[in-house]
Amino acid sequence: MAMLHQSSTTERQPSVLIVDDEPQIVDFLQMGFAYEGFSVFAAHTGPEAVQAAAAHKPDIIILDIMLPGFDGIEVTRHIRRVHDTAIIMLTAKDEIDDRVAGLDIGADDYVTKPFAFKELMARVRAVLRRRGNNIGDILTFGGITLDRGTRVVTCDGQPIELTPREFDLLELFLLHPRQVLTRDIILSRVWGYDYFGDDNIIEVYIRHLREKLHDNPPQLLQTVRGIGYSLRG
Amino acid sequence: MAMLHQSSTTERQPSVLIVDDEPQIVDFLQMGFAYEGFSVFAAHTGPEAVQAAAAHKPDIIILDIMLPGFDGIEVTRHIRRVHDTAIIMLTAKDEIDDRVAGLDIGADDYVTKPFAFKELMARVRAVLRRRGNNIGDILTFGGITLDRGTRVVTCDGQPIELTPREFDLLELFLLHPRQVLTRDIILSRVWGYDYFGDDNIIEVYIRHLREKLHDNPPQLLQTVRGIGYSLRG
DNA sequence: CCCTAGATTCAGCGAATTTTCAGCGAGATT
DNA sequence: AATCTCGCTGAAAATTCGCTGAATCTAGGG
Repeated sequence: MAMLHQSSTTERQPSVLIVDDEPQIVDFLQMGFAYEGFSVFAAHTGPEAVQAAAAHKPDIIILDIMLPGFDGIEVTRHIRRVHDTAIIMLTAKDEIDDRVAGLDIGADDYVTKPFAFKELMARVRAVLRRRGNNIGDILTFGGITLDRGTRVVTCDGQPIELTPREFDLLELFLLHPRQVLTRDIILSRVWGYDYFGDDNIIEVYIRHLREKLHDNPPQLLQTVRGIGYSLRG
Repeated sequence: MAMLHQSSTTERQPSVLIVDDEPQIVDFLQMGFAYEGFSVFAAHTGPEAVQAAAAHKPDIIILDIMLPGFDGIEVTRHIRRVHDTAIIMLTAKDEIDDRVAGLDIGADDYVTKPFAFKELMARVRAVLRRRGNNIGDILTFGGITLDRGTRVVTCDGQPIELTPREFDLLELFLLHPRQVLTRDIILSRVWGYDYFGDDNIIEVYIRHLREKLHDNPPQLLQTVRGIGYSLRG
């Protein structure tokens, strides 16, 4: 396996440093970012975070504002002294205080817990984009182009109108070109891990995509009988 | 298809040089200016400041009047000998003396510590405007013009009256033309991250903007169903 | 205290989108 | 060839979502 990645998708792998003292949160984020194609580093304490930031110079840092001993705001100051990394703070609703409110804590953005991973990801992209670093923002494969910022999709240069679900599904395939995505994976990534409806829904949406991408007979979106689907050139 | 960025928004990135011997202050300002789209340079001593000013020719300098050894007033004289950069002085309340009050020290304006970043930013814009350098102050996109200094908005040359909320919302879109802004992002940027009201408020304000911009049927402010809104040409 | 501009909430409507479902047909297995 | 599984299809049903037109609430000024 490990065939070379054609002219596909992301130019360079973006990196993220996750800092939180709750292992559950770290795991959760780690999986999400890994899935989005980021290389992931993690730290559990303030000092660890500062060290990891210096060592890896990640593109962005996700930082819990409440860390034991050496809190997120301190960490931000230390890190910023060395390197101007993008930082997104995680705050619980009831931890809100004036420092956070003023945005003068030095973060680029903040997200309040609890949050949906999608929302965090949207903010990550927004921040990276604002800093002129729109890594992973545009996905390409075959004649397809998908811009995650403007949500514009084109097929052979022609713009295509997609509904939200269709967009999410196509995005998933573009994130993993040539991979065979099982029905389970597709369901859990696009419809959510708690979806318990009919899995025929996948076939319906695959059809929609094939129609809109003029993929008839199926060539781009190939069905892998018994397993799932795969985006091929 | 990576169409070229129309006549959108900011022409050129404004730059600022921050001079203060307290790292905390420097960090704080650095964040704030970066957030406002400035490219930021920093210096901690008088000589460093003079050198940095010559090297980078920033649009404006934020200068602490109290620097060890070689104070802000000296720095101003040196810099002004070479280049007529805009300068805003930072002074502690109790450092105010007649020279400062009279502004015969060569600065364009001064701000007393402690200060709110917003206030400083307002003065920065005012100074740059007064000098005919309203960089980053005027946002433009497809017929719309928004002046952050005077808060005047025009549409196809006609002035438009906007309420504060409407202004903030339109400003957000002009800062991110063509990007799809999610409801979450809009809410947190315009209404604050701790807003927990009905998100139908967005629709209401979008309607107001569309009415005032004569955007009917919606063309400028396009709704992206299931996600949010986007300012397009 | 009243008045007004602005901010926010709310419920109903219509349209877009999502989901379901039943029948059909292509592949695989024997 | 018979059978069985699984994916495909068309369309109907269900649901969500944004738009609208007020009504309500709030703060500031007279």
